[in-house]
Amino acid sequence: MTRSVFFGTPAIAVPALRALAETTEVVGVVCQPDRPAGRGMKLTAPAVKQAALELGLEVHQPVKVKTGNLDEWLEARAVEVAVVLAYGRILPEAVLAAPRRGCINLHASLLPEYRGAAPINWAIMRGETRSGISLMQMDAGLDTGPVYCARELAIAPTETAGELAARMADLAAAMVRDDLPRVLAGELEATPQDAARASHAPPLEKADLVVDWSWEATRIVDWVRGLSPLPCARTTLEGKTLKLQQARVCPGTCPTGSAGEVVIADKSGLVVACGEGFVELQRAQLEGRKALAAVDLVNGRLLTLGARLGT
RNA sequence: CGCGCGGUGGAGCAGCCUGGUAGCUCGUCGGGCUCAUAACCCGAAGGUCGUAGGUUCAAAUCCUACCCGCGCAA
Repeated sequence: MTRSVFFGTPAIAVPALRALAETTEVVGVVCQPDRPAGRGMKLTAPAVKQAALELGLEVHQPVKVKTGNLDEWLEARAVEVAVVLAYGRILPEAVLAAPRRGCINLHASLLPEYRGAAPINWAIMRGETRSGISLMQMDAGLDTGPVYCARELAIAPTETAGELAARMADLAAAMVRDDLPRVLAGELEATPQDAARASHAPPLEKADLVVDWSWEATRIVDWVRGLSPLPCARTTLEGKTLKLQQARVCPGTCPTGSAGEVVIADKSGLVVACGEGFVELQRAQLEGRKALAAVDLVNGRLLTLGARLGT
């Protein structure tokens, strides 16, 4: 069996790890160190670590890839190939070259589009109707290596990033089972990316999460979908953060209002005026409170007619 | 002990600062109006106000401790 190592950190990488463990001999799993997380800052192990331990695999969590002697760690294990999915760090060339077949990456976009850290979120936020997973040979650039193959997924009009990520995770696992062996057997050739068509999906920053009510309604809804359930789109209400968890473009006609103004707040729903069109808020969470459905936000008068969001 | 907010009938909230008859919007149940209704009108049931102490003639309200939930931060 091929001796492999898996690089990955969050939950989306877990099915691929399991698939790799079925089809190759995984001699090590590399993921980010346990990090303080949650209220109380308790040290929490990443999803891949937990899965690896369940599989009885050795886990390695270098604090820094550059100084962690990762290349030596790989060479000591006589690794044939390293499979990388959402590891979270750029690998230096010494590491890329350490496995005999190099490092092969599963990236959650149809390269060369959406290179970078958050391809799933950005694809939905920008209203894409299709995406997929690309299987590629890693090089020193950021998701720039030649692509062996890619598989597409249609993005449903109401699909959230979390839902798409779950499907991506399964698709990545299928590609580890079906496509990776063909790569290792030399049956698939890598095609260089067309750099002219490249686009980027940079890490999400705090400012990226905030919707601008002067946008048109569909864009705001795409933002909410693309950031759901985490890290979640947000706006402000009287200086407090309001997380927007679920929303849709409002069907039917609505009273006019300035961008960000609540124009309907009753049993029929909660509607906010946008630069163009109207967004029906279905679920939101005010700072310090639980996530509430629109009807509860109205009943408790957390959101009232005429309230201004985003100011 | 990272910072902050909150736990009030089935749901979401107000009341707390300035102690003294439990409020609002819904839901539920019964009745009415209507061709009809998720609409409207009338009525009813339902709460040891997170837990345990303390202060007081009197505590949802003030004090102390604890439990649980949430936001920020990572």
